[in-house]
Amino acid sequence: MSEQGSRAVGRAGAGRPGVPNATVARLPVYLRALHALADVGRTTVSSEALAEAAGVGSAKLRKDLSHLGSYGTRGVGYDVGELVHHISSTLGLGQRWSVVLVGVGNLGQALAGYGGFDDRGFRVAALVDADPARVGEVVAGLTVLPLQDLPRVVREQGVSIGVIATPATGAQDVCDRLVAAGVRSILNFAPAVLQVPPGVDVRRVDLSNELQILSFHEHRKAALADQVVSA
Amino acid sequence: MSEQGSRAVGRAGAGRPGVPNATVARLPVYLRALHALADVGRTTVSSEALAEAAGVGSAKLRKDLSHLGSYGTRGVGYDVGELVHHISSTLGLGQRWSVVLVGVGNLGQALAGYGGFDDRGFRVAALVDADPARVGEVVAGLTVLPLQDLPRVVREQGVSIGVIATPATGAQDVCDRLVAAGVRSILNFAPAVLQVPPGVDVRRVDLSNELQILSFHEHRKAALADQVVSA
DNA sequence: GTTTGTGAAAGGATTCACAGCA
DNA sequence: TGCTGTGAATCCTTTCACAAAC
Repeated sequence: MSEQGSRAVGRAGAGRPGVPNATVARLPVYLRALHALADVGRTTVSSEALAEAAGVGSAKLRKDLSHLGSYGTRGVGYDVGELVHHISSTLGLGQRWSVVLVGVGNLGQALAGYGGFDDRGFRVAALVDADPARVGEVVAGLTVLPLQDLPRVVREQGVSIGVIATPATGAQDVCDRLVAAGVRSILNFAPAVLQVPPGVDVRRVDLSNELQILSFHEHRKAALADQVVSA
Repeated sequence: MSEQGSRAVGRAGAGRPGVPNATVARLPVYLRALHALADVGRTTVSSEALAEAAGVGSAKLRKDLSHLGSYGTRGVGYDVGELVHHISSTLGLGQRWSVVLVGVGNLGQALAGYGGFDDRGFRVAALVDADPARVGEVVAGLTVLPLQDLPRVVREQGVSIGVIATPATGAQDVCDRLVAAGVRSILNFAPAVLQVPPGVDVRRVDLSNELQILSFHEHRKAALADQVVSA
């Protein structure tokens, strides 16, 4: 999410009226479900069926899609191919974005080798690491570059997204360098809160956070079960 | 988030009045910031300073903490140690939870080797993989077990959280087996939507989703920049 | 008959702004 | 004076329920 909670307005000119953040966060899920349907040969789908596949309610799905425009047919459903196209274009997946991955430790290597990037429109343009000992190593077909090369790499490769997979120490430094090099979208796997200037988006993925949230719910379920027993 | 959007009520008996989901999701962030402060020797902190470190507004932080009770001192701030204790106990981190990790591919191995588990109260009790060729391998000090051993492992080790790091294909099968074995909290790294019975919590972490959300914002920023240029 | 698209209602979350306490 | 805790206001999201369209 952006720093401002406002909806993504994009007004004026020939702009879309603006898609709520909560909706944007679900569009990738719909997109994946649609691709799965297309692979199986389905050409149309109802809001009910698509919602089921995406794990949401059908009313929510329809409201979400209504923000992109009116692309369904009453009494029939949505055309799978058409929806894929409209969601992709809303998400800006018409172009291939270049990504630079910083940190080639355990996690960084796993990410570099993961299919998730090429999946849809993302290209790992370069690997970077602060550790001189790692520079020159070849990981997933790319030679690891030193941190100093960031500005050049970003410029020459047209990088617009930075992925941070370093330890918490040093994540802020890496972030500052990315921002200085002109990157305005950052995906942070390091367990640290990054401070960034306005206009830069950061999304954080944190294993430990997720586990702790599950812990809360598990804890609560255990407490409820105890109540039942003692009742 | 749970399947129902309601707040985590936990009423009756000696229960906390209930902490909103949005708050629960931020508590781990506060906790980390507090640990960092403690490591540096700070013993008290104001809502302003803690909020800054956690990357949120101070009013939001205070409202969040107010749901756990009244543990601050007006004119002074919060006692770091006391807050750590109360947040930890709210999150159910008083006990060590046992985790089973399914899938020891690229990502699974990175997760197994990651410090994020031992970090605070989590223990990887076992590694499991569906591929017979991997069974017996030793990863991060643990021998990889076959999928069939899940029920036994869950029972004997008291596992309450399952982490799925398999490819999308097979994720649902693994999920079903985890649920059948009695696991009610699942962290899913596979790019798939899991269907689970009520009472089971699933949290999903998806690289590709996150990138697509960033893509949306980047796309929007580019469109805005174009407008400025043509104005 | 079926299914979308959407106003209106309900429910959460965030922000404001200030009373109350140290 | 400084800072927390919290009602009230605002904003965002979800859900409901049904008219319109096929």
